Amino acid sequence: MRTPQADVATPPADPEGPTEHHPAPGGNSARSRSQHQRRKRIVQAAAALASRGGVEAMQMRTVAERAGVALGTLYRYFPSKMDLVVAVVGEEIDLLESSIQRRPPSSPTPSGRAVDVLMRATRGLMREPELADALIRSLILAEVETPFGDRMTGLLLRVSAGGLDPARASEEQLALAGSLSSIWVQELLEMLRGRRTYDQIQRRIEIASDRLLSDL
Amino acid sequence: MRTPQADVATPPADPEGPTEHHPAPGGNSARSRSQHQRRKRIVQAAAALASRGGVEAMQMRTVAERAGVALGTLYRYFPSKMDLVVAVVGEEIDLLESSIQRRPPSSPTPSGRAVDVLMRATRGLMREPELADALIRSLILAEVETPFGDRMTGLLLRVSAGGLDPARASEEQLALAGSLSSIWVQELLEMLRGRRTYDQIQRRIEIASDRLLSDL
DNA sequence: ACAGATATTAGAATCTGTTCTAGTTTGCCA
DNA sequence: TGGCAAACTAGAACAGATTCTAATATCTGT
Repeated sequence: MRTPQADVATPPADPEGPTEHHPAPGGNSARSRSQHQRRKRIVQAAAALASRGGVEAMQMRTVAERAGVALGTLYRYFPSKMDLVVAVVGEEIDLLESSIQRRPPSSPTPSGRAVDVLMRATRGLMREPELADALIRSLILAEVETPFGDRMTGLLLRVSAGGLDPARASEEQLALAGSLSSIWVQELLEMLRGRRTYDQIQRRIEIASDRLLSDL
Repeated sequence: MRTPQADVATPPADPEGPTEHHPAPGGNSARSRSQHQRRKRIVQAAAALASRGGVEAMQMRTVAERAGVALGTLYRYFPSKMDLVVAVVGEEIDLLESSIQRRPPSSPTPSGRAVDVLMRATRGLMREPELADALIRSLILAEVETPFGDRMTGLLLRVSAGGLDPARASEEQLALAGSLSSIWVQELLEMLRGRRTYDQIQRRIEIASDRLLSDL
């Protein structure tokens, strides 16, 4: 069985680094431009379907149809459904990051700023519960690394420790921010299962953040 | 599509509470006894298959065959593959709990005892990596509540806060033990992805446990 | 021991992710 | 411009989970 790889959504012969999520967005040849368009249409179609009926509604045949490509082409861009899901999530995280940039968390404490970020992300996901459900679950399931956890951990480090570059953080700092991110993901899952309200999540995240990040 | 429900593995007309995992193990009628046997055989067959090739190898047809029941019967006992996985996990947690009872963690600090428990569980899971992978992922994926998180949280509370009954714990205590459990699950996932060694997990769990449980 | 209810069975059928095939189109370039 | 390589397409084929069916087998109560 095919499992998600680092070459996600990288059409063959695309000279792209492993940390780049989109296939050469600033590509210059006609081919790479049209490829980028096609990829975008696919992801949009997938997101639109998922935001309705969740992963179930996001069927590969349907996505291909909506995006106006053949099934085989869809599979060329995204070797598995999971790869497609990962791409959709990537877009969501982009949104969160730019939102943070536009309006940085204002709390005076590190742990408060982390809570700000996580609850803002929570609200964002709550707006599209079906999508959120599909995405969170799929990501956790993913066989291999997804940029997800690390990106969130980095975001938390930056907002809570005064712009600290994750690459420069101590092992302990990474562990603490990563832990908070883990807790948030699990709380989100509980919410999707109907076992947490927004307020409960906030309370629990605050409790954990206080202990984990207060002296970051 | 059928999703896991509270009636998991409860053959019709079985007067069983929602917190009970096995169908009336001490049942008295010939029927409930034979049902129990059948269920047991199914779970054993499933576990055996999963401990080899993971979820992939645990195909419903194969499980049915090994357990000597028809596919339809398997589906009567476990309405979905996930339900079957949940049952297998239940057995694993039983093992952990009895192991804790036999040899309680001896560390002098609450956080140390919690680490003991989690690392013991980690070692147990590492012995059957394929099985562990299947189980952890599937549990996280489960649509609805599984006893998993709560059982682990309860276990942590009991060992770290001097036998504290989870039903009597404060909201904060529950949040803290639950958070540690969440972190552990995510670390386990990272290990399954090959991104953590046992030692790294131990270190990170210690760091988190210190902050979260030191004054439980 | 009989009747109705429930459980079981073998196997076909359905659904969706994934792979494969054969033929067509497109971009590049000598 | 001719032609190769890569991308694309329609659609068939395959795999494994889940559902459905019709026929039996097993219980249970009386």
